[in-house]
Amino acid sequence: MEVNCLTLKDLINPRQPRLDFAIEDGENAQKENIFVDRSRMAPKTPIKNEPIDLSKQKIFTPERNPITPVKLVDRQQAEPWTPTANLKMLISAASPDIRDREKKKGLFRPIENKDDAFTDSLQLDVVGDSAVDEFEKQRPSRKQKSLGLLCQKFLARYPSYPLSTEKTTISLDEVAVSLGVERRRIYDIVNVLESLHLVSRVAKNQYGWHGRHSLPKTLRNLQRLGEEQKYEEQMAHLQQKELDLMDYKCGERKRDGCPDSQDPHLLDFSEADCPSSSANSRKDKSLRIMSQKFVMLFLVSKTKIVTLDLAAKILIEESQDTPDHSKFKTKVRRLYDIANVLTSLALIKKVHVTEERGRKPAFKWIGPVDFSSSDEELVDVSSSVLPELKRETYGHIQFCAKQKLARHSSFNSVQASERIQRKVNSEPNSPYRKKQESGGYSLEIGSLAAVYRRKIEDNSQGEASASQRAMPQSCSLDAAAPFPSLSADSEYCVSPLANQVLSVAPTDLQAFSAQNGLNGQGGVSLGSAALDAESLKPALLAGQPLVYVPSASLFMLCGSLQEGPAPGAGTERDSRGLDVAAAERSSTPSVQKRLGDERRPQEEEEPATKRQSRDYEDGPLSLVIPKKPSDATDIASPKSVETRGSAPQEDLHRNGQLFAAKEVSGKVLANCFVSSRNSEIGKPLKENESTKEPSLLQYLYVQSPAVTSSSHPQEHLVHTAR
DNA sequence: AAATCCCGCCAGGCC
DNA sequence: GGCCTGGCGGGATTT
Repeated sequence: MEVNCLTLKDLINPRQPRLDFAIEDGENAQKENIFVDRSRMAPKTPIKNEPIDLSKQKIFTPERNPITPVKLVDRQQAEPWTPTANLKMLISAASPDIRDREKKKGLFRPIENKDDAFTDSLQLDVVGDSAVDEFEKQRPSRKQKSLGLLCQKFLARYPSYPLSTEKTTISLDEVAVSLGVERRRIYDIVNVLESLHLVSRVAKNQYGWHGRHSLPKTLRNLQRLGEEQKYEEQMAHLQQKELDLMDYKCGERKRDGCPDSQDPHLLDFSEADCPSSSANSRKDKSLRIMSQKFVMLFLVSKTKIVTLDLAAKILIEESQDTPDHSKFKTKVRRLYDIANVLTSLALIKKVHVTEERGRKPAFKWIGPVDFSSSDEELVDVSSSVLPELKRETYGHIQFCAKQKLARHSSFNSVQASERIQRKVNSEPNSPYRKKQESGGYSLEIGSLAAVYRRKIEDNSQGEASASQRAMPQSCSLDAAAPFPSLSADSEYCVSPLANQVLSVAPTDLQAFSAQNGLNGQGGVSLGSAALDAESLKPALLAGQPLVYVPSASLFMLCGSLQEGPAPGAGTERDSRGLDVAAAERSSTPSVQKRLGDERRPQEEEEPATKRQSRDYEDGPLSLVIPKKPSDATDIASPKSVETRGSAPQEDLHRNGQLFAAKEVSGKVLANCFVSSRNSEIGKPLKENESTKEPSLLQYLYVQSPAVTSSSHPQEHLVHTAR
């Protein structure tokens, strides 16, 4: 966590300048070359900072090699060191610790960590002080070299919403050099970005930067594909299996004859079902496709929470890989890579799901949810979105999925969900909060401010058009509005990130809360609200850079409603515990929608890398046991209003919310409606609706009274079955 | 100990 | 044959 703060700062400050350059250049961030040069130079020249790097390089990393993709070179270069460097080397040789420190430092710089205040300070020290100091300070730990952080840095170089006129070309080599990493790492990032169409390959070693303009469309398409492929059902099915396993394990008896391990599940699917899959080539396993599939899982999930193992299982099955454990592990590793990038994009955040079995790592979608409403939707998914995916695997996948499902006719998603009880926790829970509250924030805030500035700038430049769309009133969020604007958004979108932000700046939070409260008051009729929302949505999505709404969970829960204005927002977030009912299908998503997910804000807010740790979002989450299906049924009526159209999730949410309200309190209801509306807004429109959702459970996050009180804000998840 | 995931080997493809 | 890509998984770090 601490680390996070640092990283964020770093990213924000230092970079901006650079970023600007890059952006301006249009073609590339090449301007960075400056940096690049530096890095290159560094080895050669004993620039203050450099010395350290050198030491590092030598020993550890090739990455640094600014020079060219060739790794080896760097090391060799190391030679040009300064006496200090040599000294360090010697020292490091003697002490592993020292060695590590140096390494870290080196890595750091190359990467540009200089951005960070942290880094800067270090550098300064270095310059002025002896090498020794340097060691201590810097420690480029693994985190600092993480893909998430690297991705943030990468993203920081380019405008989220580049002007249509400007075409930015990304040179992999240059980026690698400027960021001080191997090209291989850049591939990891670019592949994921490419899967979302943020970039596209234009030539060898060259990628074109598109930014987030088409993200909503891409997501919409992915969602559609996911629905078509019945990922939701597959997830439910797998969950069911797990539950069965657990039960049986607990009972010590095996009823199905399924093996104990998860693998069995995998086996079931993978093997028989999709024979054709064999054909899948390397591409099927590509990060790009995995990324798209992973995103689809979130988009079709009602709860918007996907556990890594579940995702891995589904992906393995599709690819027909053998279910063996090693495959599973490899898949999970890849998913971590993807998740890191997606986290940097602020599309997902790490959480933990606690089940009976224990805690499982999972990710929660915090990106836009309503993109469905946008106009462009119509674009055909297949073509625009993942042609490859579609062509190569889509048909196959669908087929497989159907078969699988068919086999398990017995499978009842609802049941499964019911059975499953999970808690979603942010890792850092208590500790994390502390941090936030403490001084750490200030920094973050500063970074955020910077980010916003940037955003604003960006927006003004390129995005204006997009932002314009944003709704006037309700949508104040749009790009135009920097921080403050956020509050407006709250209604529509809630993002975990928002929480973070809030935490950072109490004042802002208050504002939010106030607004929220308003919203809650509004409690407007769903219908009207919904309408508005719809209109708004597009705008929001499109433009806004940062609309972080207070944590989704909070709003969703309606906690603010209860007690008053969002007052608690700040506190709530911290304390709030979310409970996620078993099935993933919870409603949360609705709330979460975030207007604009801009990478920038995110970046700063959270260093992609470890936001996970931060929990603000999650905070301590308590698990609420899902209610019985019967309860769920109640919901049905409310739902009728909307009908489940393409966005079953939303419906569910509503339902869930309604339900919760009933159970919990009248107030809650009102709020819930509001939130639900927001989330839903876009969806009804969609064409795609998958009617399938039937199975899904719905969970509502409800703030418990206790929570509101402040101490432990807990949100209870109520789940209902449709 | 489990969760993460960095790092870079090495193979497929293309030029 | 060399370079670009990127799958893959050992093993180091963190949690």
